[in-house]
Amino acid sequence: MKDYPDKMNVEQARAFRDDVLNIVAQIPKGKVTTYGHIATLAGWPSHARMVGRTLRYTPGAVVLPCHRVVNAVGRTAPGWSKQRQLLEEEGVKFKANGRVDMQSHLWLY
DNA sequence: AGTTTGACTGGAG
DNA sequence: CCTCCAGCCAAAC
Repeated sequence: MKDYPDKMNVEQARAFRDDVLNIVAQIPKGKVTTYGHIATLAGWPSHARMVGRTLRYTPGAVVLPCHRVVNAVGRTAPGWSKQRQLLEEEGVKFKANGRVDMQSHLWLY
């Protein structure tokens, strides 16, 4: 009896995607959260990469505050320089090394 | 059907 | 603080 699922079927994949988008929509302005945290909230702790893929390839994710999602160390998404600008516009501070100041902006549901 | 690819993560050096 | 690496897993090749 496994206590946590290890393989997704089609319905679970759809539910996972919907959960991810729903969670991202709830991130408060001026806050950020991580891919891993979203994956955990969705019930699939080891699927941080899939959260990233979902936000990257799902049309419609662009209307969500997906710029408020950064990796575990506060790094912004590669190839998306505008993300930092969008965050700074809503008051998120970056450290000298280019990472988000997680200590003051990390949001955990 | 086997291999490569990441909007990831945590640990090592 | 940085880079490198193994583990990760669905999707794309």
